[in-house]
Amino acid sequence: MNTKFRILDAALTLFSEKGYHTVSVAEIADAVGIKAPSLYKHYKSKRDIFNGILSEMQVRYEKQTAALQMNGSNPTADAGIFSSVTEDSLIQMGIGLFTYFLHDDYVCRFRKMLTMEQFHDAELATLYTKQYADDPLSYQSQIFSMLSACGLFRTAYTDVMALHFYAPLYLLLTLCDREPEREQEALLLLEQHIKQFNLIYKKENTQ
Amino acid sequence: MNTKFRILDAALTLFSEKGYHTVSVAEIADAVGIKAPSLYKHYKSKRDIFNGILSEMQVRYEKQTAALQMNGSNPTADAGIFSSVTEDSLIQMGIGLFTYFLHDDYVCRFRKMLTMEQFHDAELATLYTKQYADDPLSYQSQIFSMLSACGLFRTAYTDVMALHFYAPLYLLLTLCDREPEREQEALLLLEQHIKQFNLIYKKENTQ
DNA sequence: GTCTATAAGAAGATAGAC
DNA sequence: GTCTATCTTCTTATAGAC
Repeated sequence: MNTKFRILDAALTLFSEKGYHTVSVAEIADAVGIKAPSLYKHYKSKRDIFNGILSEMQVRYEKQTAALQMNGSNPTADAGIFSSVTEDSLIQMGIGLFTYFLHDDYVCRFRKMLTMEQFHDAELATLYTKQYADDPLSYQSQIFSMLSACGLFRTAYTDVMALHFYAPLYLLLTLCDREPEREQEALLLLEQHIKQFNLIYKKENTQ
Repeated sequence: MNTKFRILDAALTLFSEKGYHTVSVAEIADAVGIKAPSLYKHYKSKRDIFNGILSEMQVRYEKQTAALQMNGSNPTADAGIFSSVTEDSLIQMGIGLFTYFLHDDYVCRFRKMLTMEQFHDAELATLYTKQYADDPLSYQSQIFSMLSACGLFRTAYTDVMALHFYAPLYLLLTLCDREPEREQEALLLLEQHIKQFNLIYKKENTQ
């Protein structure tokens, strides 16, 4: 039964490197260490493997966002977390989100695959937007709402604040997906960005 | 001889909709109104058609950026253009850049194609980064340098300013590539973003 | 420059032995 | 569950007539 997952994993690696259509079932089988026809005992078609990857990601994604949303719907806990927002903690949040997206094995491979397949059907398009635009933006927007409510940040349109905070992170993330050797440069710019962001929006500057 | 360009154009349309590997030469030929073998009188291979698209784009891109850089290296002209920077003109610049990227036929199809092919080789990766990250960022950075020098904007790290200005535009652009029906929503958010950007960085606020 | 005919190979998938 | 052998279809590309 472990083979079923090993197929999924090998397929995701190959799809993320070369794209779905460029990868043959023989290649996937080879990576797993079996012959192509054996795959069909685990998945009924190549597309079925792809769908398996989507399902697996959905499970992981829901687990992960559920953990984050729990914070969002638990203001008492948030108070403890965010009452001591410093420039450093904002930078840590940004860098943390960035490095998680960039280096988490499954997340990273999945994003590259989805990047290549996003125009192939409407479902994949909305999935991409949800995971890399709508959800992060509404998550950040929630956080800035709380920080504004606590009086820590200037009150502003939190949607625009979220866009200001997250969009540079997104741009640099997609840049590093293409050119991993530029990660240090990206991290430096990201840090400068968040410092500037903090300078702009934070009420009391104690630096 | 017109057929050679019609092949390029049809191929770009198909590649931008379905990706290079999903499109067959028969499909391209069909779109042009000829049979597949006739293509080989104009291009020696399928890959050669793809390379033709790249060359064509390079010509267009260099023409376009040369026109922009001319401003950059002509401070006298710039003074005339930028001495009267208002919130509206900044919004116009942002919206203008956005709608050009989003609606110019060749630019739009090329970007979608490149999005799907960016991981297939290192050259395409750097080309993507150049066109949609490095070049726009350095262009914006130049503009903000001048605006700071003119005393119109607060002096700041212009690289970070460029990132603040452009990254939201980029995120919303890629979003609209996937979900064109959200263009109005994106334009609204883009306008709010630039208003906020202006509020933050402009020295004298006369509103 | 366009066509028909066809080569030559790769792809996804099935049958059936072990 | 894995294998070999095979089927079918699609793909890029060429040959050669018009």
